[in-house]
Amino acid sequence: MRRVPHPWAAHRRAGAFAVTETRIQTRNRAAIREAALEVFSRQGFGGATLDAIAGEAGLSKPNLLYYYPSKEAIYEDLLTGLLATWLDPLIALDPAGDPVEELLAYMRRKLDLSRQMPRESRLFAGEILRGAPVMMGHLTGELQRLVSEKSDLIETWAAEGRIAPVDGRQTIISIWALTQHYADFDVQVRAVLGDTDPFDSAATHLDALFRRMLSVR
Amino acid sequence: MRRVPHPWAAHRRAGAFAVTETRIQTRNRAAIREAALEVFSRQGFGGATLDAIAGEAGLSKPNLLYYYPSKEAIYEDLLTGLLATWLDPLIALDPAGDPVEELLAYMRRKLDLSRQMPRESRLFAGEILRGAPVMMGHLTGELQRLVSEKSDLIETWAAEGRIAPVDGRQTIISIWALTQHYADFDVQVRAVLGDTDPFDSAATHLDALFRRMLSVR
DNA sequence: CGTCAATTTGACCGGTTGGTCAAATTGCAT
DNA sequence: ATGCAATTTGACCAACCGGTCAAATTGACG
Repeated sequence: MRRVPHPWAAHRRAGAFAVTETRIQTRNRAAIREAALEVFSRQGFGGATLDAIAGEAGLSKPNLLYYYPSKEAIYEDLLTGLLATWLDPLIALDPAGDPVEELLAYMRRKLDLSRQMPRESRLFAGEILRGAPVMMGHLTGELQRLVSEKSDLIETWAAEGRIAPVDGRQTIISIWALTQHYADFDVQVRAVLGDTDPFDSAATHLDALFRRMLSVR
Repeated sequence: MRRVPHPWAAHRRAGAFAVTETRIQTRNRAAIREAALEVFSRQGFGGATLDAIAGEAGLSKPNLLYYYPSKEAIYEDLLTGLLATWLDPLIALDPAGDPVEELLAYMRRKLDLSRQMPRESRLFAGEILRGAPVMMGHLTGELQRLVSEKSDLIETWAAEGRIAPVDGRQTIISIWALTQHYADFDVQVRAVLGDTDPFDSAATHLDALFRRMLSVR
């Protein structure tokens, strides 16, 4: 019998009562997620070590494993916990809004994510690069449905002549590619652009690009 | 004293004579590069193991290390050996050609690379994702110079009114982002697109996108 | 204060990793 | 066929990996 209940086994002792998190648990779990994001996003899953994450979080390795059962569990918790944040901008694409402005706003929201959450972007990128061993289910599930719905909307706009004729799915993919690139390939972009802030000039450039691509003439 | 000269120490015994490669060396080195490409591109540098590469190449691990001094050496040899292939399409951007058609042709060459060499694309992507520990010198050297030259050309075209006014560097970055995405995020693209061949519909879509972006009206 | 649960730690474990080495085997030129 | 260099291998190693465990320490609450 286990005499030391680990926090990650919380559901085991839940019973009829709500499982409340200790202040310490809240603090340390947050520190671990922050540290894991830092390490996983730069080293990839394979290159990351529990020692590195524990060190970054200011904990000992056994202490880390008191809060998460395994390296995989931390990685999965990070990814699934961030998924909603990553999908929100697309969900916000509004059928009632002006088509061109809606798509431009979506692009800007995605570019803001790249600017403000580059590590999260690289974490996702690394996962997809390796063939999405953890996220595959989400890709063929929620993501596929969401993209299907929104690309239908885009193509409706196109059919109504309110934007140029485009492939809805390809349009969404283009927005992903063009915005994520500035986070995922950060060092390359900066090497090529020199001193200028990549995101400022990217915002101007992408604004013009999508306006030209989408506007009816 | 070393009594068994390893092939990778070739320069040590070169002296005044040209160093010729054995048939066996040529075959095994090629097999190792092929295997390493397979493993590194999927597992990343950190996740890859010498055993996995050796197994994929059909060699024993010590035999592998007879041809390369270390894991890092294989990785670096792969990257630097592939760099020229990756830069060639941009080098081929011709000042004498028609501006829009030249840029479209560059985009198509890059998309073809993504289609035909997705593992190489993912290898580069993984390296850049981790902050380019190996390639940083090339990024701030050859790449920066090449991009500088070609973006000047693009902006000359723009100033002459032969294409729409664009930021040369940002235009090149957009071409990279939009084409590499189909190789690097392959599984996501396929999850979203379903059965249709991503590259066929991408070619059509990107052709229209860049035509609209670049053409003067 | 006491006490019990929550938290933290050092010591440890079996497996894997990158890499070495001496010896065995093979290929090749004479 | 023989002799030497090129190639291959099994056995091995120290370091590191993810993870465990019992014991020690700390925090919360009456």
